[in-house]
Amino acid sequence: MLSGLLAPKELDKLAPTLPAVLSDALKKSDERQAAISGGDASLEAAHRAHRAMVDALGEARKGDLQAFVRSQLGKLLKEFSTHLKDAEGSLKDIEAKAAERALWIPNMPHESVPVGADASGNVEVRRSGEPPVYSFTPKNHWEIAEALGIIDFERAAKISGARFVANVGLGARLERALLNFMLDLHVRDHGYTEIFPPFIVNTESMTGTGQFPKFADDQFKIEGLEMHLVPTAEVPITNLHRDEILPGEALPVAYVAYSACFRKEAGAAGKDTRGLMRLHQFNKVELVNFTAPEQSYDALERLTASAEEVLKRLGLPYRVVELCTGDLGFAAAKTYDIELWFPAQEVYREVSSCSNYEDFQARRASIRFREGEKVKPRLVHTLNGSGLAVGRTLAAILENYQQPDGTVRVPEALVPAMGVEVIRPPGAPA
RNA sequence: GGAGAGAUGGCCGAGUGGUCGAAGGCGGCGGUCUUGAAAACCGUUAGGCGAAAGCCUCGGGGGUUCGAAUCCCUCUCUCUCCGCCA
Repeated sequence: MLSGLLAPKELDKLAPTLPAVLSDALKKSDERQAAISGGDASLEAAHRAHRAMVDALGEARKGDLQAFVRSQLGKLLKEFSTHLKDAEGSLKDIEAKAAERALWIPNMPHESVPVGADASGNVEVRRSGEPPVYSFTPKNHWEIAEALGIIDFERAAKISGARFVANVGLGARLERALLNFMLDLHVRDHGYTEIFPPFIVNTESMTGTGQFPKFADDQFKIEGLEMHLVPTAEVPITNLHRDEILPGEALPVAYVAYSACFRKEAGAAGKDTRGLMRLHQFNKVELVNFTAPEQSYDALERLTASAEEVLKRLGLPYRVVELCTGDLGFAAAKTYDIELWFPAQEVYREVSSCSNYEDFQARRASIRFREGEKVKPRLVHTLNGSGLAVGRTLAAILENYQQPDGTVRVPEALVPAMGVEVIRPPGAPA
């Protein structure tokens, strides 16, 4: 893994966008190449010479040479191979350091991405559904959930801490219904293959998708082990094909996976402290694609549409926003955020982030494909997007489907799984 | 958790210090033969860097040696037996 990070051509391409220190180092890739395989003084030439001598000694080993000659040759070779190993060693060190640094270089935005400094530069692409009009003041989802007794914030804080919740009764059932609804939709109607992944992954996987090393502080690590709770199913699913060469005809590969997601939310102190918007543990259904480079932008549109379809069928108002360069994530080349309408605060909030990573993750995780017999393997493009975050979707349902009497209507698509059409407070007549 | 055995090319499998990037088989691809196919026979069939020559890679890392797939250490993973367990 990671060897591809050093591909000189790619690094040269990146050089102009990098800090001076790095780009200087990269400009020397020609010199580096020359030192390795250039002329008579190169490392390869030394290997060649060494091997020839070793072979010659081996040839002579059984007899004809005088012991004296052999011992002299042996001494010379000893010295030679010591120097050779030193040279190899320093090259390895240098390359390891370069690879280490390369892990901190973000992806480059696609040329279609709007330029902007921060979230204010994002561009709304489309809207679907109308925000409902209320004859009363709509409540926040946590107020509704508490009144209905379907989410227990206090006891969750007791048993785990802040930013944890426990769903109760129809609240638990709604979580499960949503989850199944999303998975079924993507499997049946969108042709995805369902994966149920591990929720704990190793450090290589975290590095492969780009969480490490830069975002290590936001991940839960298992004490004493190089293992981490997944922040999203993207990590185990994308790494499914780490260090693999996929047959060209297998592409595009499309996986959908449920996982619990664990995030420290370090640096989010004070933000979204109430409700379901920002938790240390939440449920999410994730869509992941592996495609040929030529297909990845079409795939991004399809993937985003698949995620949107969930909201359409649930009758929730949303908009799609294209992130500008300043708001784009570390690993993404292009991202569409899908934002749900939350009537109590009268804002759109993110419920899905659909990104094309191009070959950023493929390079880190060494995920390639081969189109024909004699063709060299090429890096795939990877994409993923939430399809969707379950907790936030549940929150949006509570707010958008709330009624004056405090009850919440169940979206039609979920009625079969819920077994009721309306969620009522405990003890209320049906 | 304890005891032991392993990890070799797409797969199976030989190789226990020297010319081995690696026998043989299977599978794949190409060809001969055939009306066509099968069988048989011949050839071919890993990855990285490189324009090429070539160099590197036998799970990962380190060591011994003039020389390591082969010996030593370590890590990871797999299997068998015991223990434990949903």
